[in-house]
Amino acid sequence: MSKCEQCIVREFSSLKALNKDELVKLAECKTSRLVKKGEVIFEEGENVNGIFCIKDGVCKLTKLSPNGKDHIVKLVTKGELLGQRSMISDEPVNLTAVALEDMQVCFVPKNEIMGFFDKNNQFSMNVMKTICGDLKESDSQMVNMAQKTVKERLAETLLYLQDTFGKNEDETLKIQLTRDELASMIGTATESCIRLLSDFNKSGLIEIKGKKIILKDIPKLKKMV
Amino acid sequence: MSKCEQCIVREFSSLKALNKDELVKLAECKTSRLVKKGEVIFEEGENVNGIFCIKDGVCKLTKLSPNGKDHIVKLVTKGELLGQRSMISDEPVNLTAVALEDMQVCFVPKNEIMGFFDKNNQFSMNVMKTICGDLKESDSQMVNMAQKTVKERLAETLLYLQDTFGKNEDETLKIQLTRDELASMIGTATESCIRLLSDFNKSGLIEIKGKKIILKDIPKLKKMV
DNA sequence: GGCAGAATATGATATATGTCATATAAATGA
DNA sequence: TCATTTATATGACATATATCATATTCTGCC
Repeated sequence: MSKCEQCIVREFSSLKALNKDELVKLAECKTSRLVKKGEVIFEEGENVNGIFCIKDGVCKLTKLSPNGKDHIVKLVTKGELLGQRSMISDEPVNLTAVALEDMQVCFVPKNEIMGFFDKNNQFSMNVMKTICGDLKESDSQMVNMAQKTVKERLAETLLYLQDTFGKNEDETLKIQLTRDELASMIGTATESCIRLLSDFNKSGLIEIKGKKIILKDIPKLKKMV
Repeated sequence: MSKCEQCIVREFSSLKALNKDELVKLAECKTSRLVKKGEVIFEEGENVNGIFCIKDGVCKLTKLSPNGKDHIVKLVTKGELLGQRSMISDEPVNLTAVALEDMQVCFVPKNEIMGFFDKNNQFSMNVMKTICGDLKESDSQMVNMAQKTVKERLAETLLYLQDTFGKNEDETLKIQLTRDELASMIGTATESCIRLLSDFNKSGLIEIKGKKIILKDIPKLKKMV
């Protein structure tokens, strides 16, 4: 069992507030797990009873809409925690987590984390701030979905993907989403998404290399948003 | 200056976790204020530096979209707190608060509240849970905006308004929103909202009495959502 | 009481987006 | 390697929704 003390990604999450003793305790009770691309980490409605710490990889958090379509609410990556809201609310998770690439995740049971809450003020403040950031972001996304056109949302999402996950040496977006996933992030039909990507390609905003996408004219993309 | 100890609405918010001493301190540093219908309590981008406790009345929290339209993110009523996210994140508020009716609100400066955070675990847990509830709700709304039709959103919103704010003796919705506000809650054009209300009226789902609305067929409205 | 401005209502039309059909390309697995 | 499935692409069309124009009704106010 690897030590949490030496885990670098810990520095990027609320866990950075934990001291040596707490980290030792953490390492003792955590379990590690490899998650294959496409595998489900947890599903909407499930009782998770703890949080996941993402050591490597990216996953999507989706919510099933009554119309039967999944909507991607958020992408979560290395260094971030999963399941905090559910744990604090003491409710089942409201989102499904699915790996977009092979992942390494650690699971820490609820009672351990709740102990830190009581004793380590900085830790609970960090968690709070993270959740507050999520709330702000979610409110903003809600307004985007309600008020922006699909075209605007697509431009915005492409910029977000490059900003957050970067690009490969050949300039293509590092994170690899299917057209279907991209559509379910911006809240539109897959065909509409593909069509708009074609338009963007024709008008020189992006370049499509098979499934890969290169952002060619970032200033124009930004102006669209 | 009225005493917080005797304030009933306190029982409905995170503040219920405060003990007598804390309530006395609270009463000493709070300021009360009457807010007229239509008046702005705070505006997006402002530094509020504290929280508001709503003693009476209802307000809307809106966010300005780049297209120039306001979107109503949430309605907040008697007993609830305003500005918690901003205070914890230590950021300007991301939403604008405007009174929908005459209101009574109390303002408590940030440093006072932050003191309670450190010393009263139950209080900070309450605040956390509230924010977690807001996040869950916001994620759900985001998916609604992205995946549901305007008609479905209208039906859902009407049911929500009756559930949350109740009805008058003549069965009309207690909370009085303009068509414009209703439209900006469901994320559509005012004309579309009015048109759909007319449709709902014609098909017997609701009854329109001037500006007032009566829900006539709740089971059918529920089935639409 | 009557007038100005706002809110509500409705029609005509444009546009964005969804849906269905089908083709092609890519990935997967026996 | 080939066959089968899955992802991407595009056309044709239907539909939801926005926009613009114009009544009509309501409301506050002098």
